[in-house]
Amino acid sequence: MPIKQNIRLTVDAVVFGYIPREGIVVLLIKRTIPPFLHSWALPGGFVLDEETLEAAVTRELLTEAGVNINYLEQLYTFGLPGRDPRGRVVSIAYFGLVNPTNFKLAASSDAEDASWFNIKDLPDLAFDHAAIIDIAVQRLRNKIRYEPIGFELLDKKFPIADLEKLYETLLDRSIDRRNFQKKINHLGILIAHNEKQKQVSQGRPAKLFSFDEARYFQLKKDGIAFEI
Amino acid sequence: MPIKQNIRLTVDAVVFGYIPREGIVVLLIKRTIPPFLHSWALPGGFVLDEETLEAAVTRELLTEAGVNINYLEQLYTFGLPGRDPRGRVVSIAYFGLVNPTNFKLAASSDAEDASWFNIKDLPDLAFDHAAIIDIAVQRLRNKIRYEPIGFELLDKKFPIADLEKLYETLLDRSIDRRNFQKKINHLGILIAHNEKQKQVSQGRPAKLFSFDEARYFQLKKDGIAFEI
DNA sequence: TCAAAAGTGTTTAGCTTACACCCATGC
DNA sequence: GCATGGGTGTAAGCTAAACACTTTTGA
Repeated sequence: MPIKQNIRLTVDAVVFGYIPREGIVVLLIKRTIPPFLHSWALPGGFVLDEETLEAAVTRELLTEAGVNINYLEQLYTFGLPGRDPRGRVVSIAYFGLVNPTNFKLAASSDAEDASWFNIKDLPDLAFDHAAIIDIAVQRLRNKIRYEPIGFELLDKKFPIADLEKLYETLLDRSIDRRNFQKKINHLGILIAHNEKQKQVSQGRPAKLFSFDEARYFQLKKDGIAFEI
Repeated sequence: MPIKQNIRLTVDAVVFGYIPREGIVVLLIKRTIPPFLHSWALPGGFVLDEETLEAAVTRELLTEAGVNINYLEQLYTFGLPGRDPRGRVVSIAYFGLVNPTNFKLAASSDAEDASWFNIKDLPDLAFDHAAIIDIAVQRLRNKIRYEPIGFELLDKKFPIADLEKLYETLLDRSIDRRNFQKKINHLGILIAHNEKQKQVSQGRPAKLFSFDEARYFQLKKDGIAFEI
């Protein structure tokens, strides 16, 4: 049997949202307990003895920020000695996607504040959370090369331009509108609706689309080679 | 401060090798301690309080199988309650690649045997190690879609046919020899040598190649869209 | 001289890219 | 009626895929 270990286990969640006019945002909470008291940090905390890792993440997201996530995947485990001043703490980071407009953030007893931050404009962060977000951003940017993306991030019904802007934001370059539409149509994941976007700006109102969920998740599972 | 946790932490290594005439093999050890006494299992063990996760994997690989790995990456963390009969044990699995011909496996005090097994013909395994290997095989098969592969698995100098057979094994289908060579040449990662393969079988002896390491690792870093 | 594997090039099809004009709406 | 963004199609270039014959060696 092993010598007694003195290592503790936490989970952290990097939850991304997309706001068409603003860009990619990440959910942060303000800590109410030391260390890093009053610092911004990723939602997360210690794993309970009998709960699954996913349950721990879900629980922390709910209690610290009032957020319920459908899409969560494991990101990476961070375990360098010294990453936590309290001693050896290994953290399993998760990666989530949500539509920020679906939630009213609710800071609870566990956090004095919860807020979305643009990933281009992050505050100083507790622990190694800046590094964790870096890895998560890489994962997000890579994802679009072999998976359809957008379902979890956009409104149920959206104009194609929003999806295109999401890709442009993640790829950090402009995309030809016409070619983009051809490719997306070719994937067959969009359903057109007989509805037009309510005017928010000038110009012709856009048709609204939604994802064909069956096909979307099939492609997500199979993987695609999607080069825009 | 958190309630006292009763969770322990291990690492496990899924180390793959490639044997051109046999296929993809994985390194397993035979356990000398309960639970699963005398079962085949992945090399691995408890993380020491002050060591990094990578150091723990490297140490276990060396002491249990006498193997030294250059290429190791984190695979996934397995944490379901009940996966270990001794109590709550969370295991961080690593993924490694080696050329099996570089090592003489040495079972040490920690393992009564160490051996390569074809991934198509695995014995019963301890814990959830069969599931861990499944995930690792998926990772390996996915890797070839966006990274060059082969450097860690093949001999320093090799005939192109060996590299092609590696791709055929991983993709589980045949590849057109001529188109494959064109693509590999186009990547510019191979250096031709003025040496021929020593005859092992009938037929014209093949030219030997090696990897241009600088270019290989550059492409590995940048990612490629490599569809064969 | 035959069997086995290696070496090499061309044609075709499909996909990707570049590109421009018309339409619907608000001001 | 003009400014703004939306909707749509075609031609050219490039990459991928299919495909066959010749060369070198061992037996």
